[in-house]
Amino acid sequence: MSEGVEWAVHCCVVLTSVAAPVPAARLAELHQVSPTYLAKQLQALARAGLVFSVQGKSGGYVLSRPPAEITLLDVVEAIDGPEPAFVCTEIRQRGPMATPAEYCTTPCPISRAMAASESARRDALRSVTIAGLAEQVEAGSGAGTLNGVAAWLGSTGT
Amino acid sequence: MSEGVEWAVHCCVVLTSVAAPVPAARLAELHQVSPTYLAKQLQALARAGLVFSVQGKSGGYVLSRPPAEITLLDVVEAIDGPEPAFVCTEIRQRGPMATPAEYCTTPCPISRAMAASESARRDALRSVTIAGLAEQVEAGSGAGTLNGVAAWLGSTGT
DNA sequence: CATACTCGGACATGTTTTATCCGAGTATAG
DNA sequence: CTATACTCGGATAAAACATGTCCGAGTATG
Repeated sequence: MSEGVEWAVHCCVVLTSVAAPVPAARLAELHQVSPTYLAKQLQALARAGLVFSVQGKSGGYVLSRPPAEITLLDVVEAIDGPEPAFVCTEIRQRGPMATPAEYCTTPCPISRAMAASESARRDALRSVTIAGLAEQVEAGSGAGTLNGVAAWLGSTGT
Repeated sequence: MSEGVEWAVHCCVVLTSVAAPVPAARLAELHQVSPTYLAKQLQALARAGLVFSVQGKSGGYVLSRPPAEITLLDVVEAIDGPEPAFVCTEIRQRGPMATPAEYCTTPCPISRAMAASESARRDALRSVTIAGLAEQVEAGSGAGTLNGVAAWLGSTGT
C-alpha cells in the first residue's frame, strides 16, 4: 500500500478541527514529510472530492464534507486508486485444457474468493470515519489535542 | 497484488489431483504463462513449505499437505510476502506538535483501523482452502474436469 | 557410470511508486 | 486599479519493486 495513504489520513484528521484553509506546505511541516510529495497526495484527495482546494494568498485545503461522512475507504481509494488489487486474467480459458466458454458465465472460484476478501477489507475500512478517528485521537492523547494542532496550523511560527 | 498469486493458486488447485511430481515447465504450458517466471513463483511456494520440490529426471512439484489444510492465505503470503500492506511510521511522534511518548503506548488509531481491515482480509482468505476451490471448480466445470487435467499433466503430448 | 532432466539462485528489463520542479491562477495589500 | 506574494496544479526525473530471463548444481534414470 502506498505510503502516502498514511500521510493523507493524518492530514484529514487534523483538518477536522480547522475552519480556514491550510496550505500543503504547512501540513508537511507539521508531519515532517516531503512538502512536494504531500502536495501530490492532497491533489488526489481534491480530485476525489474529499477536500476543497482554495487558491490565492490565504488558500489551502479544507474538508469538503463533515468528517463523519468521510470514511477511511474514501481516503484509501483516493490515493491508492479504486481498482481492486486482484484482477482475474481468466487463466482457465487459456492453454490446451481450457475451460469451454459456456462454463464461464460466472467468475472463476479463485476470482470469487479474492473478491470476497477485498470486500471484507473494504467493509472494514468503510466502517471507520475520519470523525471516529479524531475522536479516538482525543481519547488517547487528551482532550484538546486537535485544537492545539489547529492553533499551530493557523499561526505562523514553527 | 502480484500477478504471480493467480498463477500460484491455479497451480495448487490442479496439483490436488496428481500424485506424481509435475515439472514447472509443464504447468506453464498448461496455463500458457512464462515458464521461467512461473518457476520463480513455485520456488516461493517451496520456500514457504506448501509444496515439495523433487529434483532429477522425473521430478517436479507436489503439494506437501492435504489440500484441505492449505488456505488461500498461505498461498497469497507465500508469493506476496507475509508483511502487512500498511506500515505505521509513527507520524504522530514527529514534527513540532509531536505526541509525547507516554501517550504512545498503544498503536495510533489509524494504525489500529488499518490492522483491523487487514485482519478482515486475512480471515476471509484463511477461510478458503485449496480443497474447497477444487471442489467449486468441479461443481462449475463438470465432475472429472480436474482428473482430465491431471491426465494431461502426466502425459507427454500437448 | 554417463546422461538427460529437474530445481535453485544470480542476472536484466519494464512499470509503478516516490520525489521534485516550475508555470497558472487568485486573494490580498498598497 | 495595479502589483505582489502566495497558493495549487500538472509536467518532469529518480528510485524501488515487480516482471521476465538465464545458466549452474543436483539427482533419478538407463
